[in-house]
Amino acid sequence: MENKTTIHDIAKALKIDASTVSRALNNSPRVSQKTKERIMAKANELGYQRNLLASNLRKNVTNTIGVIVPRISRHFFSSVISGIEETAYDAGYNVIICQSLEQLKRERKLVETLLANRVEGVLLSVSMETDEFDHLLHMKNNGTPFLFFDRHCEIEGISSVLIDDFQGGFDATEHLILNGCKNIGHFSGPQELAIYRNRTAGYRKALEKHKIPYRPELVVRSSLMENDGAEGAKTLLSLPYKVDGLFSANDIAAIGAMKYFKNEGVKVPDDIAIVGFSNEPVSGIIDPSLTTMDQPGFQIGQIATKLLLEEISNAPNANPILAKTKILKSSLIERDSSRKCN
Amino acid sequence: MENKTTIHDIAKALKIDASTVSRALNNSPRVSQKTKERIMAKANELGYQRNLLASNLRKNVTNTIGVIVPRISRHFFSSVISGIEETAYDAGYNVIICQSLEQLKRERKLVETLLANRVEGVLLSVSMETDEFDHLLHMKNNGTPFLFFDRHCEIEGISSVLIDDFQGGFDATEHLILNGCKNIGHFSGPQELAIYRNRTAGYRKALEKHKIPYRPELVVRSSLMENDGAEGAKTLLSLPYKVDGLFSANDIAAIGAMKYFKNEGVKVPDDIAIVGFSNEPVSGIIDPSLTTMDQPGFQIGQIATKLLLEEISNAPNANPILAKTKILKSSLIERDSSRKCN
DNA sequence: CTGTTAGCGCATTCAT
DNA sequence: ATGAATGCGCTAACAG
Repeated sequence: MENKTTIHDIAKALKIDASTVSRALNNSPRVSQKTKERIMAKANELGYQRNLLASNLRKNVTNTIGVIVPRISRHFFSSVISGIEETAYDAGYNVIICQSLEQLKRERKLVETLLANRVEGVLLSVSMETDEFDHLLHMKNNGTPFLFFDRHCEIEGISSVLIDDFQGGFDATEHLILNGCKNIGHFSGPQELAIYRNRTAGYRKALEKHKIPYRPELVVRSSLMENDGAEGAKTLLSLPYKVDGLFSANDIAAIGAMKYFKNEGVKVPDDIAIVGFSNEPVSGIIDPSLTTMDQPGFQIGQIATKLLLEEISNAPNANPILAKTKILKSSLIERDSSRKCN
Repeated sequence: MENKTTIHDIAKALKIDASTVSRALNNSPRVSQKTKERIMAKANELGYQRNLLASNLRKNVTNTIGVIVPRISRHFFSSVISGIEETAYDAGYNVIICQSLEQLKRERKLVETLLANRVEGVLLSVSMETDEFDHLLHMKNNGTPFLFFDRHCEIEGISSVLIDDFQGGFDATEHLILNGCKNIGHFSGPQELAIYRNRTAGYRKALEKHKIPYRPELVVRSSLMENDGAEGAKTLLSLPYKVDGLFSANDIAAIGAMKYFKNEGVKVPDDIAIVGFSNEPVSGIIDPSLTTMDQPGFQIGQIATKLLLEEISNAPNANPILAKTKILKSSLIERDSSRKCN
């Protein structure tokens, strides 16, 4: 807050009025070219820099959107943020990024902070703790456009940008089936999260489509950490019949399982083929025998931002945009085309 | 920008003056408990929310710091950002995060934007393109406190928070030597970047200390992508003598090399032990036979923010803080204590 | 304890 | 084409 030169300073130096300076600086056509140049020159000389706070206060805009994610350092979210940042930047918007650290309390406070900062819209992915929605309803009543990405809540009139977890689960499982797998295990996560329920539903749907009976003992629930994966692999190996495929709801657990299998002399993918949802950039380099479902974070960020900016510019309208849920397809990434079960 | 209720609205509703409302809202002791309560109640009822723009303009503060990183989605940077965010948040500061995408032009514009937004300080890691420093000098002359982290420039009076790459390279190499390695290869990156020069210097220093002659053919320069690692591994295997250790300036190349070795039947770490600098969370789960140098991103963010906030609060002082370069030690992470060369 | 007055820096309306 | 006046929403100095 050192830059002291204001339009008044440069006005005084030029013995003209501040309003003329303001106009010149905004490139108004109602200032002669000559004075414009004098003003610009002086502004440069004095190192003038517009005070956006004052300008925004006056104009009642901020050109800023807020983003709340659970954790910036999770690769999926930082990819989304990249997409948001880029799209917003191109549209002349600033972005304030915050992390809830998966805490409802923090999420609440962040919403307040963003509103107090008069952001023109908010993009958010709710924390795992979020089971009350007062703060979100507040935003809605408040008239601040916002939308969810990845993790959402059912709030009427609020759009979401999501990954099609059901389809992803279906694709992953069908991929295994089409490669000859008969007994396909599945690692799932906390059932409170829709993403895991949906992935599991996709798994079941694919089995159903191909007339493979669903067996509960093939589904292992955990927190999907690496050791959970190893544990799950052990469970699958202990079954009285041979498991030849595995669909893991994330890649970390898949990797844990893969290591366990290899250690036990079970060949991947020849003895057992694995597909995992990709959360980190890990799977891309870890092993060509691991197939992953790519989650297009960057794209989600772009789309979410576009939608939000659209809502922002339409906000004054009497009739709001219909809430739409944009669903993105995750894509299967195979690194080794020779994958084969049996 | 819908929230219309101002302190005047609630003042009018209560038939008192706006200044009293303001005081109450700021919990000033000079307002009776009774009116305070009436005011708070009314504020709640009307859904009042302080307009921080106006407040900040008036108070001439923003409680905001800016951060510029090359890419948010690089894990190292998102870790740093986490550290920054948390520390800033605790101190009541907002953070505006921007990415230069490694472009000088963008970096310049971002600096302008941040200054226009009257951030009280800036943390930045320069882009790979940055070979002119006008925008940084501008900040300095402008009196906006800022400091570098990870990638820095030599600007008088500007502090940096860095990783001790020299020491890291030294530690990594010495680790290999102490485990019995005699012929240690080294993957290095672009020599324009100090981090790689320093890691290489550490490598040479360790050799020197242990009286192992430096052999240029053991040093392979590349962009350190995974296939560069494989290529480098091939080069090392083609040497007329047996290479039994490898220090890679990043982990991706180390992984590429590891895969290549394993494919060729060369055992890691028994035939050849590998240490790599860790950029991504990859190495933690990829293979216990890969030792990595952990780069403490989160910690860097914390420290950099603390320093910056310190400079901000001291800024009005006549005598500025002496620029200090805080250097963090990276730490060697071994996952398999049975590591052994020969 | 509360009201009055003034102004942060800027953009805009209304004059001229 | 330019100047004068007004106020965005808030806080602070100064009364009383």
